Amino acid sequence: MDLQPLPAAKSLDLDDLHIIEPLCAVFRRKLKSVGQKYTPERAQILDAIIQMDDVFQADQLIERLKKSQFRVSKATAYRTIKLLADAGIIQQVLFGADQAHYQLAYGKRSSGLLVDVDTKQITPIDAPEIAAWRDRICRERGLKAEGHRFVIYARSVNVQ
Amino acid sequence: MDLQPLPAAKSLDLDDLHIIEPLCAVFRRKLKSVGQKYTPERAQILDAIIQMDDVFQADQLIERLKKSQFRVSKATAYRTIKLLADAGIIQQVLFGADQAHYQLAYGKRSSGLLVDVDTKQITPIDAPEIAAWRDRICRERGLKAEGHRFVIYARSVNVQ
DNA sequence: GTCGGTGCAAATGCTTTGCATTGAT
DNA sequence: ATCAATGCAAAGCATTTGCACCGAC
Repeated sequence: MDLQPLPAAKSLDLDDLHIIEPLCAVFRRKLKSVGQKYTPERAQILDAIIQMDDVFQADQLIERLKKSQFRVSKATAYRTIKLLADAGIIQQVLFGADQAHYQLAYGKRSSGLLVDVDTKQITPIDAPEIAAWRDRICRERGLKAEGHRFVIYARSVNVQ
Repeated sequence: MDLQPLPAAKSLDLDDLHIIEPLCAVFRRKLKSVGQKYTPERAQILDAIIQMDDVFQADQLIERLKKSQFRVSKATAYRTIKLLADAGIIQQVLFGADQAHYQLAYGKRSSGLLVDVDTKQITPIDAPEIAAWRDRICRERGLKAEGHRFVIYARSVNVQ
């Protein structure tokens, strides 16, 4: 898989109305629909992700899991991250970074991220007009938008 | 370096007016300003990049260089890619891909990329309003925009 | 008892780096 | 002579995978 297939958008069609449904239930349902199991390890990993501050990296997640009494191997963490991405529950964000960054995506409408290049702090931004504009661009070209990524790099005006 | 510092924006302040200047001259000047040399290898690599179709990956570039009679080692290719990025002549784009993708950036005002998830074809899109949004969002938070990345993932409507 | 899941360790593959050599000023 | 650049091979490092074992239905 070279470019990210963005399965998030694929499922949002159906799932937009289910935002009240807890993520673990969503995950369980998605797994069952492809004959896979909702194991304690997978539940644990999803829990840890939910408890983390928005954007996270695989090693941060693994570190957090290590601290919990319920141990999960690195391999399972990576495998589950991929499952969650396929299910549209998380999605990969950011680039120009050496590691992949992920973010909860299911039921969210975040339009993009604001990265402070000095502090490395990452803030989600919400701008619905971006999605509308995205859809128009695609329509003009006979395409259907599956999703988008928008990242702004910025720094404080008073610094420098 | 974890997150991309986007040196492009840093230099665009000064260089917006020099779009007529050939890229090799820009590169030479940037190198000289930090006591580095514009070597035949570096010239060759920049040439190859200019001849490539917009977005490229390191291994595509290396492949192209291999075919030319003037051989350049992989190490030098990677080192020069980094120099060019630092100089703001190219910038890293895309994510969710296993390899880094780069694009000529100097003097360009391309607002984003449109990725066809089926064909993997990548089309630059140009929309000044994105930069306007970016600047507004930053201003509202007391930040100064250094740059942005915008990627739309889409597929043909007639395909499924 | 069949299938998928897990953990470990080994492998993979892009990218970086150490080092000896070479070239320019 | 000095100082940076190059090429090669080796190292790094995030991520993936092969394989043996385990547990659920």
